[in-house]
Amino acid sequence: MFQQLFKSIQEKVIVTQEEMELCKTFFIPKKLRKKQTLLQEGDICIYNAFIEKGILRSFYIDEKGNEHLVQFAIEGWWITDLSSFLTNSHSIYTIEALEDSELLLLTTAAREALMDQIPMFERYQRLLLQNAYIANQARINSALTETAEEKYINLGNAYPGIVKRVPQHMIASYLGLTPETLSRVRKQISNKS
Amino acid sequence: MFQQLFKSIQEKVIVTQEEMELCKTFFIPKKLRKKQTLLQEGDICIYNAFIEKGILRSFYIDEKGNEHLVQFAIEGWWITDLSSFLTNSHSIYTIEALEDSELLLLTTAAREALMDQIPMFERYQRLLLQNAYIANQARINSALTETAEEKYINLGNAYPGIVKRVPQHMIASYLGLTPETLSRVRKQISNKS
DNA sequence: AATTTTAATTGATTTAAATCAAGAGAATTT
DNA sequence: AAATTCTCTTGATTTAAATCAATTAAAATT
Repeated sequence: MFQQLFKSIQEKVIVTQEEMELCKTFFIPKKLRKKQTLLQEGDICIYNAFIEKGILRSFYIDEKGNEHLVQFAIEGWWITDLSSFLTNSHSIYTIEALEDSELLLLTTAAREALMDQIPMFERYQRLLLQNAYIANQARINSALTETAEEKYINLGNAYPGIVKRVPQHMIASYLGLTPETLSRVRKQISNKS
Repeated sequence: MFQQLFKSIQEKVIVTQEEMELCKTFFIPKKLRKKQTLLQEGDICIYNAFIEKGILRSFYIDEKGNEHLVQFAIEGWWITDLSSFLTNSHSIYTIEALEDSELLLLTTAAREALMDQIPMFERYQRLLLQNAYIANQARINSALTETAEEKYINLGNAYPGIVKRVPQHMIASYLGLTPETLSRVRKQISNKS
């Protein structure tokens, strides 16, 4: 149950065996079946979720009723609505499993206790955030400057696992494209080669 | 010289007077005149810069020769190329002062030493990153889903100080718009009211 | 297996923003 | 103060992607 989490932590910081065992006690294991949700729009996000197995997405519906896919997350990644989680505010996002998934949940209190008791866990969290910051910066650049075709190709190169695993209209939504546009882009690419 | 920095830290964490004094010794004060650069494209970013006074921008030039404004930063904010800073890789960004500015610089080594010696400084850095992550998430949503007009109005509401202080074509670049489009958007808005 | 629902494709048309081009207005520099 | 450079505006045209609409294909449910 904790394989992926331990791997993720040990890739970033050095922790003792005892700390690892202590760490375990803070997490709540949780299974989600496909289409079940971890967070519903309007609720307060009380969990920071680590994914041991499966794949989830977070999305929101805008005033015009359009759905926007904010994030995908697979094994070894974390997912939450950080804004709602940190400030106890009502979330505009829904977080949903796209496949049957196994999660490890951290409440705000458990996360803070863990960071107080194991300073290396705070470092681990900071390092995760640094990587997420860099990835988001890349996504901003992509969204602002790339064509539809470039966005799709670059996403496929960066995260082939996700592109293969997820319905095409969700990829389109993640890239800020309509499903029709993505379908045409794919055709154009396949015609080239 | 350290007013803004101390204010920023004390807003986020609790530190003793001694820690604050210790903290000072890790920073290198630096003044930049307008148009001078902290980082040149191709160089390795060795500083994490806190802005005591002034305003800076980071930008890059793409293959087609177009300039893209990545970030503005004003008093009380940090600026760096985190990717280059953390991995010692050559930066694609240039960081430049838009006004005469006063900075406090942290090298990678100083930053790490500071985080080791003052755990609350690591917490401070994590909290900054959390806020940056949330802000970037909002910018991604904006870039992917908003019209030119919405982008401009929302930026003006979120950061009126920046929009007033900076040439219009830089705002356009930050929003991923051409200067012509932003000029027309502004005209349209002023015609409405 | 048949039916319903969901997903993807394709075509015609519209639209928001980019591009190209020229000129007016500001701000620096000499 | 004149000249140069930089910034913003306005107009005409093009273009990438969205929208609208219909059909086919695939997946899920009964």
